[in-house]
Amino acid sequence: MERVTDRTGPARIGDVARRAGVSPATVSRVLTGSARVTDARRERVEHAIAELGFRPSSLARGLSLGRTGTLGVIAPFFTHWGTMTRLRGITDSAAASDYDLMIFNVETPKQRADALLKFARRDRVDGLLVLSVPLADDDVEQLRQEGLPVVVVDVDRPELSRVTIDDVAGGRMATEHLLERGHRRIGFVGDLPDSGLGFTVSELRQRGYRDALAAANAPGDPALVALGAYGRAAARSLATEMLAGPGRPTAIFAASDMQAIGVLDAASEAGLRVPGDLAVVGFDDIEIADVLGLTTVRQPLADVGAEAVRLLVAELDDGPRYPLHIVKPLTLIPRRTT
Amino acid sequence: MERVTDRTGPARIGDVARRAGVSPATVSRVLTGSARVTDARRERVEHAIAELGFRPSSLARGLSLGRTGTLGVIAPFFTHWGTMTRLRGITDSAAASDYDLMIFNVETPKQRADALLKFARRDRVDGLLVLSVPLADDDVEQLRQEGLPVVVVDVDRPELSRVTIDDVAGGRMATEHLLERGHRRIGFVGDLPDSGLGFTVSELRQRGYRDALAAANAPGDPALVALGAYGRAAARSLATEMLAGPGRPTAIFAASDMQAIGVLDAASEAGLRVPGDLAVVGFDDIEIADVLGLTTVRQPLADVGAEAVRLLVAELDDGPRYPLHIVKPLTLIPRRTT
DNA sequence: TTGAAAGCGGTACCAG
DNA sequence: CTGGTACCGCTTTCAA
Repeated sequence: MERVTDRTGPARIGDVARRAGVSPATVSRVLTGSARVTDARRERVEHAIAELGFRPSSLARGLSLGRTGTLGVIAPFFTHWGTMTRLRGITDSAAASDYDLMIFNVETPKQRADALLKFARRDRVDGLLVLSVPLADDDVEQLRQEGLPVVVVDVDRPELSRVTIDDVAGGRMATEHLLERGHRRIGFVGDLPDSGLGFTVSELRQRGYRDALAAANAPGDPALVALGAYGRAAARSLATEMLAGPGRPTAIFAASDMQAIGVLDAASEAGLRVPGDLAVVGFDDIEIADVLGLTTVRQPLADVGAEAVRLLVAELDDGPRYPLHIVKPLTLIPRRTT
Repeated sequence: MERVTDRTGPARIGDVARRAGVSPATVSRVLTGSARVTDARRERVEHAIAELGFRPSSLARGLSLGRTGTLGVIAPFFTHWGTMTRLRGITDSAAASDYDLMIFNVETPKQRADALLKFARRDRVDGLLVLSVPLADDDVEQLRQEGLPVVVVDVDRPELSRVTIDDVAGGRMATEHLLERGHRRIGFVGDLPDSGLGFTVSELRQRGYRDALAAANAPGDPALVALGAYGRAAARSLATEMLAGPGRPTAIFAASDMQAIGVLDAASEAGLRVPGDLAVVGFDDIEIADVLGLTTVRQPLADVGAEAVRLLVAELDDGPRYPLHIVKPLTLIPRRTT
């Protein structure tokens, strides 16, 4: 009497329906909870589902529903330490939300173009998270046309929902901390505005630095501002030069912890004691900062990522809303370098 | 005369077909290159595709083809620093291969179960990469039943294709380096074999450590082996204890750089100079290792990730093959801590 | 070589 | 409340 449909492969909705003695439509209703089903039938269906180990094909469901159940993340996640930490917040938050995560690493202009072209599409993802990747007007327009909900992090695009920190305020905090310590000649080491993908946080932090100096009537010597490529090595040589020049600073604020480490390298190389001869403040509070005792401005990276996902999911679930802007707080962490 | 099909949304294959004056089937053939199409028609189709900015829906294509065009990665990417670097190799390699990447972060047993249950399925991904997540017999069996090609990294499963390093040899290298430096009482700080998810590399590295000691007729004092949770803090307290005991070691080999940093913490706390009073060797060569001048065993992390993708894609494209095992070479990087 | 049509595995509308 | 059925968008026989 055993009639087995010995099709290999996973069970489909029809198999469940047959097993439960109902129509596929009813199984679907049980699956989606979209309509009422008598308890008896529902139970039979659930039983059949369990017996068969049935899980609906996300592909088929996606095609039918016109959604993928996937969130896309575009991020330069290896060059910037912080992105990795934000990613933790993102994965945790996404896991709690039933969306899968598709990740696109962007480190070159080509990858960036690729990502926007073939990844930022409605048939691939339901929504997009963009971390630390500058968006041109064209890009934003394309996203709008695609009708793809987007939340950006670390990107200055007021027309999009975003979660940020106040980089200007952070730069101010760092600089004020140094001013309070009695420093007047304070240097800044940061990124060139135009470095390839054109990250902008360094500029904002620099603005905070300038603001704080101006507010304290401290001299804003151009020789004390050095910009170069992102990274430890570049910061090291910039700082070396700055420290060798006449009227060298007694303190340096670096646009990121990695750059602050480069500054520390330079100080150690120049035989300067820290913080005695040179005080140093970084930004981000990466893991190494604690190891090295680096004073820095901590930003809640994981939290920012998690918040971005919540924003995106809310928009996906509840429909579009005005661009929201959430600003997460910063904390100055004083350590041994000041 | 303008007749616009003003459907909103992206163009579908039918739109292209109409525009080019051919059937959808022909467009599909041009798309897939599956069959011959006259040059004239092909050109018209390609033109139409370009004009409409058409890109086939991956969902529909996937459903029809029975494949998703996606590779899944299951990894504990935040607890294990190295995973992040491997991920870079993975994303780069995947980008070159036309597969998308879906990433699942696994840090708790629950996440692990989730990942295997709802992620390791043919209708979600075409192939699976598993990094540093131990697989039980049941898991492997389930994957086999699911017919899902799998490549593992940092996981000891001879029945699956994998890319690894020789952890035992690495442990031996580190220990021999210390022996060559004249050390005899060499401690080991590593992970408990049974720590939740049960990573095993620490055990292997420990085995190399024991082998090297034995080969050199050095004493294998059980008091010099301390196992605990993974991470800096745990390593710190283990090392503190070990250094406080009688007959303390003159050198310690830690199963990972993060743990080595914990050992350095302990040394500094105990007022021991490094390498004078205590030499330290780590494993992995993470970024901080260079900053701190930590001697360590470097493994080609990004390379391992890239290789794993290549293996998986080859299996996907060319059909199943015997479980392949690729071993990547290690290098000892001597720095200031020895 | 080409077009028509039957799936792929679900969902949701329409009758009943 | 339930079943039948027309899609979702693409690929791939099957005939012509």
